[in-house]
Amino acid sequence: MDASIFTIQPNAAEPIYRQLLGQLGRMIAGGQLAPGERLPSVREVAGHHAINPMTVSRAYGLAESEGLLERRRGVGMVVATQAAPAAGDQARMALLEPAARELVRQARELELPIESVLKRITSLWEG
Amino acid sequence: MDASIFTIQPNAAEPIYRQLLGQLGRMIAGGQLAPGERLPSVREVAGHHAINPMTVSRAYGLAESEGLLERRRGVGMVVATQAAPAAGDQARMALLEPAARELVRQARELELPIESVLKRITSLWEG
Amino acid sequence: MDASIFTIQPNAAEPIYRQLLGQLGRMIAGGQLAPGERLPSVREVAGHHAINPMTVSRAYGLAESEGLLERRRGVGMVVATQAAPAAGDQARMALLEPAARELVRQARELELPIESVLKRITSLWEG
Amino acid sequence: MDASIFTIQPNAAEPIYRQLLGQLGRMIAGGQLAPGERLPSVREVAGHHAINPMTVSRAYGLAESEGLLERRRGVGMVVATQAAPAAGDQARMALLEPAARELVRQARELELPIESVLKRITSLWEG
DNA sequence: GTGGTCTAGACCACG
DNA sequence: GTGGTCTAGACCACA
Repeated sequence: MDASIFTIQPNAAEPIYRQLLGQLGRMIAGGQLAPGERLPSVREVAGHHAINPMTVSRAYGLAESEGLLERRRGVGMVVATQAAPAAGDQARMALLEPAARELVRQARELELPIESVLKRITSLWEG
Repeated sequence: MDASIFTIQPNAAEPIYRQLLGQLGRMIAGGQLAPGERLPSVREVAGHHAINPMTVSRAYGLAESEGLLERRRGVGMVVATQAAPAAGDQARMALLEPAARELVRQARELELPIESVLKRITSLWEG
Repeated sequence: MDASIFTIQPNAAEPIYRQLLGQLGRMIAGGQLAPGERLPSVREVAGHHAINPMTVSRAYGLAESEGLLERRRGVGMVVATQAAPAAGDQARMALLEPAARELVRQARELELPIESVLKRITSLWEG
Repeated sequence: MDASIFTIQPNAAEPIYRQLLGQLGRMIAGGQLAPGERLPSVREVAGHHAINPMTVSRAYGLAESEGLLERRRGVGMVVATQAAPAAGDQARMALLEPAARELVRQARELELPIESVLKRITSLWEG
């Protein structure tokens, strides 16, 4: 399994296990991780990103209790079969809402024109 | 002085003093707070938002050490006279960069079409 | 960890957290604290000097925001790996500049002969 | 009277009235201000340095209560006639002691060679 | 175990 | 009136 599916920023304000959890949720909702698909093991992820295995384990555990992942004996963690498989646009959009609202709030405080903001977003998207 | 220039979300993950600090930085860069302008006193802000004065003081103190604010003895805090006075669009855009990158990353993980994202942003902007 | 690396003067005009911050900066620049080296924990320092943990935490936090220290999650604070590792004589001398200027200014106001001043400094150094 | 006998640093950590008080004490001990000599008025000093008259008044008042100055009706403040007139080297050296000790302590923390320190002091003296 | 945040309240220093 | 400092103590988050 590829442990590099995750992007970790060790010094970010958001705790590592939350970064993992958030990415898991979005990648499952977006369909990049399909139901039944195996996840990289705790050790792989921890080793690859040089973080504490307990941190990865915690993220997986929380994902399990949220119904995102399932524990398969002798196999490891897999994407839950009943996990919303590539939820509709509307549902996925809802997951983006917090980030979108925060962006707009900050842009307002900076008194930036909406056009510049949209342009920058598009540029980042394509980059 | 209007203590309501700040917006506080007590339950957000971001600590209160950081919310204040971030808003200060953006409002100064955006020109909503002009160099030399007086800020609401620590006690006013604390009273208005029902938070501890020390929390506000902490934000003001950090803003001072970042060069955003200046302490005028016996007067209070004012926007630093050498603070980026309505910095150029480019500089202000830079302050939005982290939020923009985060949004794009999440949108990618959700495999959302860029059009939907831009539409939602525009809608939030106008709302 | 040795919590006694710091010297605290509770009755000095300089606030405790500033004393700690200043000493940290000089000991790192002087090489007494090497990059990567672990610092005594907040609780150790607080207990050893009978001061409030928050006071120590404040010093550590400021040192972090100045780039002197780094926070290692679950480990504690360590000297920043990119912190001036035994900066050159010149750079270290610069940190002494304020104290040196203040001394000279006072000596001038006292109209003391330079020789006496140098002699006293040497004597204190050796003492 | 020349209001520029004082050197004021409005943003220094040391409060303004203390800066004034310290300079007064040293200049009297050093003989730059002779017993009976008139001091610049509160208004002159305040105006010249753009500080609050109350601050100057406070320094003068404290100096008076320390026996450094005397209030002459209709004249203003003058250096006390019984103020140690150009105290002996030893007494004046004592007034320099705090600054000297602080310098040495910082130099030690910086692990600077004594020679460099003495050289810098001499250089500042002559500069 | 580590540091971080916040509170309530006291007291000080400055103007 | 202004901000600054410190305390005692609680609670949280992370590893």
